[in-house]
Amino acid sequence: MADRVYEAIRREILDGRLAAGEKITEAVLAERFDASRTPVRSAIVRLAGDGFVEMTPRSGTVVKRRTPAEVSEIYEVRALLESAAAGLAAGRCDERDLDELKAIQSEMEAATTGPWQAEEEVVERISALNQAFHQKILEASRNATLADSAARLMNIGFLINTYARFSHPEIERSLFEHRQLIAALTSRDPAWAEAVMRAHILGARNSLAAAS
Amino acid sequence: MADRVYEAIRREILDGRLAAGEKITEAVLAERFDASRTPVRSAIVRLAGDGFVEMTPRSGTVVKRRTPAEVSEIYEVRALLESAAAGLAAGRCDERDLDELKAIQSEMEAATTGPWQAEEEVVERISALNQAFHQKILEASRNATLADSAARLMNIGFLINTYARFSHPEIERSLFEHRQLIAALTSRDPAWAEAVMRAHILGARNSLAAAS
DNA sequence: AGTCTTGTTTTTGTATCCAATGGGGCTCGG
DNA sequence: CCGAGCCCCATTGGATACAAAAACAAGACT
Repeated sequence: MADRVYEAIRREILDGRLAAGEKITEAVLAERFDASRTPVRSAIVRLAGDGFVEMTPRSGTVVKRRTPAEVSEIYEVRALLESAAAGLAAGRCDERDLDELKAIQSEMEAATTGPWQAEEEVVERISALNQAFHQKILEASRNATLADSAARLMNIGFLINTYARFSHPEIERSLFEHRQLIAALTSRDPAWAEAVMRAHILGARNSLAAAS
Repeated sequence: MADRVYEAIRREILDGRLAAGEKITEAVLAERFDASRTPVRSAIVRLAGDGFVEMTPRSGTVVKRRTPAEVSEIYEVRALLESAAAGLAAGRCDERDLDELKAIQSEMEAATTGPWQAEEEVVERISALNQAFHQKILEASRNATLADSAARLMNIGFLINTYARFSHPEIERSLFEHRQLIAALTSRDPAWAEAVMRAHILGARNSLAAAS
């Protein structure tokens, strides 16, 4: 059950319960998850490979810090990869893909127009749906290598201030661009899909840069 | 010394001493490298993260097989990432970068024109220099995220038949394209550099596809 | 008073041990 | 002769024990 520990730590990092720069001690996590240090170590090695934490030999592990410049870089590479994926998806997606995208989109719209009860919960839901939307397009590109490369960056990206990113205007913009993306995919227009995706991600980068 | 084991296994895979599809048993590797199973396990987890091996829970680990389609995918994504890197590098590289690239190029030319003694050794040397060349351009892009994403794919790519790829005509073509790349970078022409790099990598993909 | 040094303590990294599961081989039946 | 089912063993995954190294703290010296 090293997988369980891996997922748990990952979630703690993504949720911000383990803050960037925070020191990670194996024994602490082992006790928290009621396991021995062995699976915790394994999980940490995997997380280091995924770029979530940084292991320095004999010294310890910390949750990786990212400078604003690095965050920009991540979004730029994402723009490159995901726009290519969107272009491919426009030529390769089938009706089922489009239906699923539309379903996700509907859920996102419902989540925003619904009663704004617990702000944080809504934001978390939006974030999850947003991730699913992008993942779906990567999948529709029918290029697993491309999808993996992009997904890796997406995951890292999502740990960067999940909350600050989704202010109300941001959500509106995101919904709008997602609609355009669906339109581009529906009309099988690779160039359009590519351009919209690039604009979408670089726009997100920009508002993130403005916030930091 | 898990790092040592990691590097050792990695080298065995890259050199083909551990063939694709081959089963990996921790105890065997532990004995071979004169270590316990613990660091071997750690190394295997890292290798799985890098996409070199595939761990199936409770069952075992095998060196990952790649279909020709996957290989093509890898080269296509490499083309995408590395051409972008070359474009950035054209705008950002300094004299030192160019000098180092030229030095690598000289060594490659020397290695090919020199006495063709042990064919295999020469090919191995060319391969290492080629990798260094591409790595250098990634570095010159001044985008660590882009460089990492591309380097990951490059490493996987190099495990795919290091030998078959470098027949004589291939080497000649590679040298020629590298010269063009240096020319494009020297004249600070991003569009040219990008195009040459894309052509270079897609060309390699093509001859690899033809060989398989 | 500040800094270097030294001793202690926490924590990492490795080795060994144990349980549980999957695969291979053997046997039995058709 | 071939296939299905069962049993044993090899191998993985986890826990614990131990050694070594680094961080921290306290004290002495300049």
